[in-house]
Amino acid sequence: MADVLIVEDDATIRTALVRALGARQHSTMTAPNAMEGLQSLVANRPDVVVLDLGLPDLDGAALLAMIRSVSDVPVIVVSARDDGDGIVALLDAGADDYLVKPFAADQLDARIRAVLRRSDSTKTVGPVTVGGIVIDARSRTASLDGVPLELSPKEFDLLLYLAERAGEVVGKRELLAKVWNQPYGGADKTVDVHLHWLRRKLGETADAPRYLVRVRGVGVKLAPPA
Amino acid sequence: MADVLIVEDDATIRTALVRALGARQHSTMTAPNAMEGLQSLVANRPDVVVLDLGLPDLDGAALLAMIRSVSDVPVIVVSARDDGDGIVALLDAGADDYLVKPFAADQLDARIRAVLRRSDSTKTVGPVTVGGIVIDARSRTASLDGVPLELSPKEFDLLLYLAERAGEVVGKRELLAKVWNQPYGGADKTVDVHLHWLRRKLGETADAPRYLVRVRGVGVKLAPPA
DNA sequence: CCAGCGGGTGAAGGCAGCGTTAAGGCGGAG
DNA sequence: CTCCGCCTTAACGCTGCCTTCACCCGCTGG
Repeated sequence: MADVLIVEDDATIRTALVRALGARQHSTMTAPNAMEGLQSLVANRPDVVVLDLGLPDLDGAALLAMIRSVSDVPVIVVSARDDGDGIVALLDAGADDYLVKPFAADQLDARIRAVLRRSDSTKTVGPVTVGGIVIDARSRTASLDGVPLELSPKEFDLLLYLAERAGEVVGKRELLAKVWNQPYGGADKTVDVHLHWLRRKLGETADAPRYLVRVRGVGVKLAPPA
Repeated sequence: MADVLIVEDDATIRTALVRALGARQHSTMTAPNAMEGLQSLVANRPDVVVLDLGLPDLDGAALLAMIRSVSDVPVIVVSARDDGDGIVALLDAGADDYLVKPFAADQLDARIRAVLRRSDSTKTVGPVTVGGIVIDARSRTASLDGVPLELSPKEFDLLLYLAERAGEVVGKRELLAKVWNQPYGGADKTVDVHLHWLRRKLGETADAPRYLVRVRGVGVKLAPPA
């Protein structure tokens, strides 16, 4: 459903949330404090942030300000007590919603869906273009020089992910994490195979690449032919 | 900006809202209870309804259901306390957004604008057309190449929902949530079966689709034949 | 020149997702 | 009460995708 970053210092609550949200089709990543939360935010680009106010290293409002300075990601604030003015201040500071502990997991899920619905409308940009490749995420169609490409689900996801970062070298680990949703170990051989199939359908080979260029020891990049 | 109907029993809050929204370029009309609210709704056809839950004559959820039975107008629910499950139930029952008192007027204004933005884009007045398919939501009739289609209620809803998003891939989970009104788990097999029936009535098969195209691992999309 | 590693290519097996059919329950109409 | 249409659920088979394995080449560092 969505990639959720949970910033929460209490390990018990953290794992509970991970499980509850996982059961509701969300992928989760966690951080126990503000600094790691920020790092994870820029590294993993989640769809929503669930932010606990009672962090050990930094005031929640301060972190929210820092988040807002680098990203438009929706933030749902979780606070231990129903502190009226504080919450108003946070909403004004850019929080999208809030919850007071204790709360039911369904509750959190509903608000995640709500903020996603809100941000969805602005998210859908037009089709992505890289050279002669045109990719439309909404209809899940792609074409090369006007000719439709017949791609399997993973092939499409892979191509889209690379196209959104055209010209940028992307590591296979990153692809495993983002396209395959396997944050940790995994046979990156799978990535190689899919890249091979993509190349084939793009009408090119590894030795004579046009779009999919190998960068040895680092990863691959999708770039328009020179 | 917009015509806002405020259903709220507390006269103080009512006038405060009228002034605050008026200052933000909205026209307002008010009702102190559920019955007058409904009457005003049908008589004045506002763009948005702001609905207080603590009404004297009727449960807020009941009024929401009645509103939904006569209109698709966006409803923003206002509740006095953060009643977790109640809010989830209301969102599921068709509320578009909610606020917990006390809230800043700017807050309400922002949500009104957000809700309007959302409903603007999806507002469908006339009949929907996709290729040779014509669907009229008001009379709940549909035809294919001029020939009337005999659809069951769910089949019609399904076709309409897909047609409103023609060309866009729609997930089965989303269909369950939107057409079947089952936000969470549920046997998505039901969707498959209904899709099968739809295909049959559209005169096509899954192997040789014309309109209803399967997108493996993602969902289906309704698109005009190539 | 050799050993190791990163990567390309091909093939095979398991398995998830989907189509299809049929049976049963439920509610509404007569 | 009975019938009928609709929806749901379960079962089964199949197709195509993903993964894994095996083997190859070419680069790279010693």
